[in-house]
Amino acid sequence: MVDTAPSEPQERPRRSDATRAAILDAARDRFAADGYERATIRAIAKDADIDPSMVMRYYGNKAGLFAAASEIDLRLPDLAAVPRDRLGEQLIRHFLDRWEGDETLTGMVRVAVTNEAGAERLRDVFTEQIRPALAAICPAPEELDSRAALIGSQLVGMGLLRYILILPPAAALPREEVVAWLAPTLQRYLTAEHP
Amino acid sequence: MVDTAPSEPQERPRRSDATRAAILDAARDRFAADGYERATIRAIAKDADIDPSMVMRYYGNKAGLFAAASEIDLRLPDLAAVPRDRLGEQLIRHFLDRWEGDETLTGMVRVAVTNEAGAERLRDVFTEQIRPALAAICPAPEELDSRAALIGSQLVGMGLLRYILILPPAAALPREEVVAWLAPTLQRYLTAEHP
DNA sequence: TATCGTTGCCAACAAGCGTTGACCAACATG
DNA sequence: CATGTTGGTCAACGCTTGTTGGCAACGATA
Repeated sequence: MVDTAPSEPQERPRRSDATRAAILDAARDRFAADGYERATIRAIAKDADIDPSMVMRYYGNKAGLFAAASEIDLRLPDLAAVPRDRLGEQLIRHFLDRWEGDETLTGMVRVAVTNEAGAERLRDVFTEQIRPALAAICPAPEELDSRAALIGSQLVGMGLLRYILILPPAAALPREEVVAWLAPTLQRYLTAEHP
Repeated sequence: MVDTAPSEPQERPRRSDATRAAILDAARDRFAADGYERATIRAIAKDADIDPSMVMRYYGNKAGLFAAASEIDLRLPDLAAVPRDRLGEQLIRHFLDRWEGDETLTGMVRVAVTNEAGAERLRDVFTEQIRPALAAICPAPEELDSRAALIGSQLVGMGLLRYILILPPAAALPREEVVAWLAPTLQRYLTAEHP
């Protein structure tokens, strides 16, 4: 126990914060690069330049470490502020940035595919971030789930082929070409009438 | 060595063919369900009701077993025989059948995401099956790769969300709704002019 | 019947895994 | 200064992994 007040979890800076952060950083990298099984605690500890037992002390076990390391923020913009006819374009541009910016997204998918906790986390991201963001502009509320799923399918599909499987024809596609092709698709999934 | 003629690899039926097949069946199931790492040779051998050492004898090592167990046939129809304005619909229907029919596709993706040999195999499937099938009907040959990648991205994206991650809004989408939404997308990727 | 490749099981190996507990140094508090 | 808490290292545990080699039973051939 560290808390001084029981009701307020007042977090005072600990001397070990740097170590904790180093572990978390290394864990994120390893999980993203190798997936859950092959990202071993020993490898993570080595990257962080500490002893494997520290990982256990601070995060309990491997599952706890993953839970702590897999907090994701898609940083979705406020779509209500985007011109209605450019929503698709904005969406695909934002996600290309997120896929390419760091290994957060690739890592999340890599883990989610073979690990139930990872899949759960990805489902959380959907309901807590994607759904609300789209709710602001979705025409009919009862269609929100369907439309969000459709949009997600196209976005994650291109990400998978381009950045994880690195399928040459997908990876070689120029960014602007991806935007030109996918933007109308997303725009339709988001704003078109139910077919 | 089993071959009798050096030039012709004349395969005579072996007494162990049943065992070999049982191993391969079990391996396919395990790889599909658990991914490469968690599909252990011991578990596969137990499913096949034989000793783990038999797997090694007949397939060399785990990588060899995977190579033998991961031969995939998408059974793509002859698209040239399909009415041009129904290509998208036919495509999505065929792939929904393949995703749902057995665990071949889900397994392939599950392994490919965290295993390089699996990714390689999936890339092979693309160049050897998807590309040629689309070549028969693609308007401009120089655009074949791009269009095939786009189609692949939408198909694999929906499959991932619906059958692997089992994201509720995607999994709950009625089949005909998926067809109605995705068919126009695929039709456009396949036949529309370059945007 | 004697021979020899094939088929299968068994026990074991070395390596790697997640995890634990003992132990020491540094620090903050009385 | 004495004391308890925290940060960190080390060695080891029990277990699972892929993989290996020995050995017994079978089946075809001679």
